[in-house]
Amino acid sequence: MGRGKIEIKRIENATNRQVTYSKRRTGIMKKARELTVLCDAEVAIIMFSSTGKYHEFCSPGTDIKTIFDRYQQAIGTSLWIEQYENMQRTLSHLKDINRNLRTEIRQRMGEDLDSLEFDELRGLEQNVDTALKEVRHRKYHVITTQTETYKKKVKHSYEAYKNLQQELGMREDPAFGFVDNTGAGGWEGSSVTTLGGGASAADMYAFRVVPSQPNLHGMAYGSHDLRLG
Amino acid sequence: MGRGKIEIKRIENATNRQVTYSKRRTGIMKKARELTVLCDAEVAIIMFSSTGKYHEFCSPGTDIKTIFDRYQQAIGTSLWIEQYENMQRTLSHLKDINRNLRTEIRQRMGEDLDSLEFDELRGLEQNVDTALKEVRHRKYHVITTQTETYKKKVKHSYEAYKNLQQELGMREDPAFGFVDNTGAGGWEGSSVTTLGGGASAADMYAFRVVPSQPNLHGMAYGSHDLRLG
DNA sequence: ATCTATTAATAAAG
DNA sequence: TCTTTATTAATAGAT
Repeated sequence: MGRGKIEIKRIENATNRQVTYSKRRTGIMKKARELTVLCDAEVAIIMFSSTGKYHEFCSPGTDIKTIFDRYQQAIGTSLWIEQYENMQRTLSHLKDINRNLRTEIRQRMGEDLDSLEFDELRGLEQNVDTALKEVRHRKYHVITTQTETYKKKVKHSYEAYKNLQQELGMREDPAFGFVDNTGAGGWEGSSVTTLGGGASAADMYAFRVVPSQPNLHGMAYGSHDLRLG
Repeated sequence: MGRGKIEIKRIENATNRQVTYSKRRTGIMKKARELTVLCDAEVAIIMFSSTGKYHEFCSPGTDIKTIFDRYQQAIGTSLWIEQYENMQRTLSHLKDINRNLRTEIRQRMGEDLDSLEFDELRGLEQNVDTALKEVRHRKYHVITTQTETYKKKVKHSYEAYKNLQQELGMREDPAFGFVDNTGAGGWEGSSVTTLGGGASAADMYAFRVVPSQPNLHGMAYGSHDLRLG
């Protein structure tokens, strides 16, 4: 229906393609409008040109979303609604789980114990007791390791100092040398190894205070805000 | 384009309307297919006839849901996509929180302590220590209360027995009466009040073993399976 | 955009 | 529903 027959295949010339798209799009929209009027039908059309522009048609008296909902009901496989409801379920399930996890944490903190029966309390007590031993053991391990490391550093530092001093002594007149602390052993046997107090020894080091993992639920040992994020 | 020009208005004759719908629908689909090929466009069409039957067209290489998603993104007011993505975000956030809660619980159980710095360990230790005291205190309170209740029940039971016995004695010949244990006080002073052992006293009662709240994350004090539900 | 020769769609009938 | 065919509608290519 033009000055010549055309083959139905992709129009290579971009301008021609664009022009044809425009003309034929108008044609289809007109046909769709006529169909809705003549035959009392509902029609929804969505089109994207190769350049990404979008055009739509929809029968008057309704909208695309409505037609799509109807379409999904008709086709049965309401992928969307199903997916949506699935997510809703998962979400509410996760919230329940979270609430229970928070409850467990509070109970492990010695709060909200009223709802527990005696047997549960006994189990919790044993559990927390065991945990406390574990934590203490780990704390001891950490402080020991760190103390060892510190002692080594001190020793190396001292040896480095001695070496430098000796080197200096060989180059300068001994009469103007530094005072030599060697032999007193004052550093190596210092009180760094004292462990009983824990805290007092720890304060000697510069420990990190921020948790090593992102604290997404706004909770750290010591301050406990248990609201949902 | 027929044996005569027609007015674009609803076709009243139902048969004619149906025939026209069928013909024109085919026409539009053909046009859509041609447009797709000629102009490298994406087209989605959904139609409902007045009788409720549905027909669809979709460019090859894609599907209606995809085109619709794209349409919603293009139109901006993608109520659905937005809602969907919101849910997705909430879901992933909840999962993160969940993971952290589980980590905290494990650490409160004395596991997974490797990632904690000394200061964190110290805080955790103090926290768990305090919690342990709270739990013990509560446990003591519960066992005491329950023991009191039990003692009262026993006492009431005994008094009821005595009353019945007295009534019986007034009605029958004393010579055929029951043996009277009154005065021995054997019940009231029994070992029920023994509390030191805890467990041994508790075993006398029928405690509930199931938690009072639904345990959605499959976890109870004593057995700890931390997989995601 | 507009024009128009030409093809395509289709209304009515069979 | 399918075909036919007279007639109108759509549109390719040019301007």
